[in-house]
Amino acid sequence: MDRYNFKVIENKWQDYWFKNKTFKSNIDKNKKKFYCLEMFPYPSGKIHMGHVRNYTIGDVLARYKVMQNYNVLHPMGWDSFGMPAENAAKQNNLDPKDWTNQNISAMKSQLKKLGLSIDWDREISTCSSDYYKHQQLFFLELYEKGLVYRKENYVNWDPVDETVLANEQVIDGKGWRSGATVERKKLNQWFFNISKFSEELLNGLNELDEWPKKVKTMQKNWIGKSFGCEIDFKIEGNKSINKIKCFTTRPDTLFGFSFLAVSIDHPLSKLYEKNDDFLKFKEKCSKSGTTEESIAQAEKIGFKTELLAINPLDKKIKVPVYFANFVLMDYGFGAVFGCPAHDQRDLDFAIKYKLEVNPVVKPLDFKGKFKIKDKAYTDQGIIFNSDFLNGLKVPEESIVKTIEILEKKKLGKKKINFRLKDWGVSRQRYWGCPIPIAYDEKNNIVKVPKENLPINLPEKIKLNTKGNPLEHQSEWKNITINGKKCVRETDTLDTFVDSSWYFLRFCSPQSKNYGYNTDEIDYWMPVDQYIGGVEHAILHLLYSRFFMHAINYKNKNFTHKEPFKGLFTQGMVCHETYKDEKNNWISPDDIFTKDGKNYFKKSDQKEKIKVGPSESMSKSKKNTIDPENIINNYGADAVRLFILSDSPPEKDVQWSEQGMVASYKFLQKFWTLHQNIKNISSSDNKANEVNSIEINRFTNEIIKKITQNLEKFHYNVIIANLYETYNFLIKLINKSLDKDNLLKNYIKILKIMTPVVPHFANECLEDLGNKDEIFWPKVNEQYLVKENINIVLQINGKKRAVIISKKDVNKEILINEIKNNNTYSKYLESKKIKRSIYIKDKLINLILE
RNA sequence: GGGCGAAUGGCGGAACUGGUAGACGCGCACGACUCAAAAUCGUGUUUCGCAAGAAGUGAGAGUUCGAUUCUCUCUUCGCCCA
Repeated sequence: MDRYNFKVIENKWQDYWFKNKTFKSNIDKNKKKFYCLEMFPYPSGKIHMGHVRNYTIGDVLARYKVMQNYNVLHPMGWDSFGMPAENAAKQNNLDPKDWTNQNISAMKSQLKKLGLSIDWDREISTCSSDYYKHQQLFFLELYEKGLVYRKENYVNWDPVDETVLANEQVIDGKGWRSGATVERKKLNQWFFNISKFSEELLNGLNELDEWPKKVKTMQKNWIGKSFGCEIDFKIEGNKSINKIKCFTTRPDTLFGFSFLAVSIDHPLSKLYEKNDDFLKFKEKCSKSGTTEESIAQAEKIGFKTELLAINPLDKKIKVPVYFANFVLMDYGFGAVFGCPAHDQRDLDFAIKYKLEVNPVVKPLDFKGKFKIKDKAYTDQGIIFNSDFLNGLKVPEESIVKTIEILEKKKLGKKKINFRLKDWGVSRQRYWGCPIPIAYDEKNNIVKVPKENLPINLPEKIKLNTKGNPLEHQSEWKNITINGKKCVRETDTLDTFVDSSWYFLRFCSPQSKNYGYNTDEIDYWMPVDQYIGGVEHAILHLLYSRFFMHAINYKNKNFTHKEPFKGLFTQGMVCHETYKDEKNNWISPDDIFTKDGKNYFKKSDQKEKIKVGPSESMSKSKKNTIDPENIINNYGADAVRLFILSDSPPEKDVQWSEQGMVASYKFLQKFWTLHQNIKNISSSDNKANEVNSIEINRFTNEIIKKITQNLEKFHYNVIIANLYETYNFLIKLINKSLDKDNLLKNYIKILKIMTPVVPHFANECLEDLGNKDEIFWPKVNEQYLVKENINIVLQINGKKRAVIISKKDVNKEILINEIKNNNTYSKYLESKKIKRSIYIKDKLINLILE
């Protein structure tokens, strides 16, 4: 008997699908649509196991939906702008475009080898001007709608990569790629007005009931709506300033006010522009990053001014005004009032500068004198030491009541504040989408006329320049618009912009004049199921949601707001880590073991290897496994089977060579089984009725189970179900059988295998003469009925025996049966039955006296 | 510090709305085939116990006839925010 030759068979089916355009999708209004989308990859050159997992999960779903007669859109493309191409090009003296396109074709062939059900006719690449020209048009439209603006702003500056970093690209005060300490720098930047939609983006989350709760919570925190109050503080000490506006979420602690702190970027700082001490202080502050995290971790320092702030509730109280490094200009008004007793940050500051600490909230049941030492009191309690606020309960009434009082006295105003900041999209980089803006000789903003789009990136240019290479492209840079001499904007767009609308482009990738075609997006959008890594839970998903809102804004023809109806976030692929005696990371390919305990280096057999914990695969730790090798050795179906089998898809999975081998063997065994089933000689129906009933029941049970598990994304359980199926069939094969009935069921089983192992199952189906379109089998409930069932016998809640009984048996009859049967009656210990609980066809619990 | 989530054999993990805990896979043990090994096939595998039996889902309590599942407290770990 032939072994299963995956190389030949997988090739055969991949060619077949490709040539026949099996997965090509067109609008068909008679069918229900299903838009299945996985996050598109960055073309780094090779796919990694994370891609394998992501795209296998998506492919199983897409194939399942096709079989359920949905009209499925399952596209793929490339997130192909970004820094790695530029860096690689610099290092190897290549053109980023060539580097990127080579990577794309390499990765595409790898993806094809996985046997994915992708409509390749819809392939897009964000670095192609066919794509980004539409993005430039979107930019201009958003600019016209007032959703894009330019402002001078402090940015995280990476001095090594010479680029601006987003907050999340700053980790522990260092650039995420270069590792250089991040500096603060003031630059003119383009911003998307995402904060305009704060409220809508927050409320929109409530409707996304097919999103993981976790992701919604993360976005909610990121948007960070807070309820509070703005208060004007009168200022003494300098005639040119008479008040400072603060935002606070705790107006109820106003009587504990002992200093006022403003950001170093606050307009007030203009008064100190010539003060050397202040400038030194400012310099010191600029050495830490601008992220909230780095500010929270940095030592709290302040610069004391000669100004005094007056407590609006008690004009006798006058406190010093400080510049402080922990106050951010873009949160609230860049000024806060300090109440050290009830805010740890304020307390740290007060202790350092020996300021007063006046508690105004104490625990409800506290008696005696309430004192604060080195820990601020932030729990609930009751207001005291606060004149007319005394006795208010914190927080349920104190905040609202205080705001009411402040509003009545015209001292403050209720205010909602959001943490979400506008999205800075300018990047000082070559390899990105050019911004369709220029500046005239007076530095006024000039839009590039729409008919002049696209603005193509200049090709084959010198990249090893200081700063942005585009600045050195004078021919490209200097243009004339409406007869006026202008200079192009040389910044390019953040690559998150590219990925904020690609799901629209997939609906109409050929649309020439505009980024999408309304009829087509109206049919396909929203994405029914979006699948990707949880690391994009906040930014990419929030930006995509924003982009939809932004297109929708003042646009009657665009009715969509939320891009992703369903979201699934898969876990990472992990592998053990290895280090040699010198603590260098060692690749799993370079180690071997004889006893499974002691590991040695292959290249130097005496070198002992330390086995470290399993961590997500990364090049830096050298614990990656190359999917291409694995596919070549075991075949795509076996890889798909394994990557789904060991853990639930939302959790991390541990890569295991042994598990991989087991999946491979499973297909080999199943192939043998398939041959055996094919070769069974027909036999008489009647003699095998019992076996037939069993087969019918099992088949329908397993269809039911697998269907349910598919719907719930319990893909690991589906694999277990397939093993169960094999175990069932292999035991059955030696019994006397009705072949026709067996085949009828076996074909259904092969059909439900196709989403997971498409090449294998299609081959087996074809081998049995099944060439028609394959539909998902329906469960025939009548076969699920069992005549004899197991009823658990519990005595006092403890399991004692399993009774085999007829279905639908009556409680009294069952109890009688127990009493009259020695095997069961012994548990009764001739005691009286006080109470009995009967769950029909499942369990009987007898409580004895 | 706050929020969310998790904890089940040697390991990865199953268990529908509370109803036979440990499906399925790995590993391990024994057996068959073999001169032998690999491969393959078969049997077993929560712990203690020869057995009958008992204990058992991070720890402790509670609700219930019955809790891996629900409630409370605690421990540890993970993620996000600070």
